[in-house]
Amino acid sequence: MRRFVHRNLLEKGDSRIARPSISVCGFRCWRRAFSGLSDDSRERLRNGLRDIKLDDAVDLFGEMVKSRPRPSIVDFSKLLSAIAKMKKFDVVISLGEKMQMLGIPHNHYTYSILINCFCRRSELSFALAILGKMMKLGYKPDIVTLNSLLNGFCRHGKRISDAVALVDQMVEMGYQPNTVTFNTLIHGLFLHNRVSEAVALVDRMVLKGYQPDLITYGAVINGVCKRGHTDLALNLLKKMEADKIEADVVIYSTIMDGLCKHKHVNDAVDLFSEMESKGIRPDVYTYSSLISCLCNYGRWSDASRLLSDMIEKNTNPDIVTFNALIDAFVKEGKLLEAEKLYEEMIGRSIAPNTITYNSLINGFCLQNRLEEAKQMFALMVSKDCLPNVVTYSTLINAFCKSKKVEDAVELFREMTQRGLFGNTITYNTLIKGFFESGDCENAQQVFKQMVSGGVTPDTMTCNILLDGFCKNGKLEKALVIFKDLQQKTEMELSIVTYNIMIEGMCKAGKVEDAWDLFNSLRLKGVMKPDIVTYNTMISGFCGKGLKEEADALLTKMKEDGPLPSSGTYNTLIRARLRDGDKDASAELIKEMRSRGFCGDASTISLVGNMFLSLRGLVEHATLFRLKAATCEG
DNA sequence: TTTTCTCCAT
Repeated sequence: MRRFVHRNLLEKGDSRIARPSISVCGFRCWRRAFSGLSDDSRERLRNGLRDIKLDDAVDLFGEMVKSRPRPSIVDFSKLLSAIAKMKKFDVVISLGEKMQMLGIPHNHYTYSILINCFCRRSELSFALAILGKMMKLGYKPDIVTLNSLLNGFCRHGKRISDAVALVDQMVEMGYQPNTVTFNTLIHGLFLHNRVSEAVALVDRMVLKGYQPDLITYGAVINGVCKRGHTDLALNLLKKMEADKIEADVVIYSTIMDGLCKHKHVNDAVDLFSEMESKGIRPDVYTYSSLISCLCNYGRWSDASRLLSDMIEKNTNPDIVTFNALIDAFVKEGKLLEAEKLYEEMIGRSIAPNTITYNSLINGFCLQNRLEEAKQMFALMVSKDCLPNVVTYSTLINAFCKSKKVEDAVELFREMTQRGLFGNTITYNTLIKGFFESGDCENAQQVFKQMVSGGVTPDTMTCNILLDGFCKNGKLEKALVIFKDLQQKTEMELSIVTYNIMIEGMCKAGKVEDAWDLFNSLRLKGVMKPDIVTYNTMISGFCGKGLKEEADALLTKMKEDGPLPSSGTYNTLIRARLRDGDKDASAELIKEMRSRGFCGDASTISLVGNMFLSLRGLVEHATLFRLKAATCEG
């Protein structure tokens, strides 16, 4: 029915299972192998396998399979259930398969557990196969089995509507949905980004007389926080209080994390105090999340205070805490501090992992210290820490940025040899690298490889292709792709894509085409030109000497477009300066200054050049004012 | 004996 999933683990188990039956083990082993279970194992099963480790559970399975008489199927189902609780679904599936092979018949519960495991692994078809099998054997699925199956439909890529339908079918068939049914579906709707339906289902649940529980709230709060609706999450927290459901540390941590990630850092800190005042103890997640957030906002002293607080209160920082700190330091360019933390974590016997090394490698890359980045990579490998696709993508990106595409390609090859597959980000990086080194041929080649390798191009890929062709003087090629994108694909184009094309057209001297595209945006009404669109178009007009059109666009911006930026004014001013139109320049500079912007480097140098070339002539005064005006601030 | 769920890092 199915491949063995966790082969190495199972083989490990197998060798230990096989050991007692080998005759060199002698009588005792033989006796142990074919007599009943050891007292220890009996005791374990009796107390419900509490706190059993995975290895011991697999050992126990081996013992149970060998013992005579065999333990009851109830004992097997307890064991499978215990392993399922560790979320080792693949192990459960392997063991279930093993039972099948050894002729140990499954029952309603073991089938149900297997269905659950397949569903949790999003392998709905296998779950359905088991359901068919169990029904053929006369076992009628109960609400628990159906809830598991519902979860399977929810986790499947495209069967959420079937999940919704399944609940109706369940009712038609006389099953009574329960809170778990609702919770599962609510979570499923969130998984598919159907936020409003998920929230509405909570209300429907209440209407039907079901009380949302901690799990319902957990799912909803997590769902809305991840999407930035933190105000809604805070309301839900109040609602929980009103419903007399006590929020736990996880609920609080979830909301705090959501607040932090969506720029409400102070609210998160407040909630932290509120939680503590309610006697709920923050755990390592709470601290790590908050520390990481504070670091990201540059609030180093707050972060370090929290770290001390954490240690003082005997919550040990774990690898995630350290990784968060290291990454934050790296992004600040504080590599020395990051390395100090690296030493400290080793001192605390926390082994750095791939993420730790990825951050450190990224640190060197950000400073363009590629040799040291590679040394760190070597160190990582020497410590048996496996590089992953992020490690390689980081390095590939760094090499591309310093125009060493060949080295980047070499890294890509090495990655593939390690059995790692490039993802969309890896390919995007490499394609961009080739374009930036002017190699359209290879850029296209890599793109082809990406598609044939089954890696889905995203909006970024398209933008890189269009921009790459435009910037390498191949506007025609870009246009062909652009048309295809609009007509043949369902790729969601953003304003960025249009900006690239407008810029490409302008740079190729086709300002009229660019202007048509600009207008079609508004006519179609689907996309609103942003500040970049306007600035690009204005720059295009200026480049062609179409000053009136450029001015008209500035006026339009002031009427109903995005607010003109420093770039808008600088572009217009430079165009006037190049024409020697000092009065118009002065006028624009005045306006720019009144809006709080000032001249950028290239505008200032233009003014300076004019000043020098006209020295001794009559217009000193105006120019001097210009220079003063652009350079101030 | 079986089911749902939620918190931190590249």
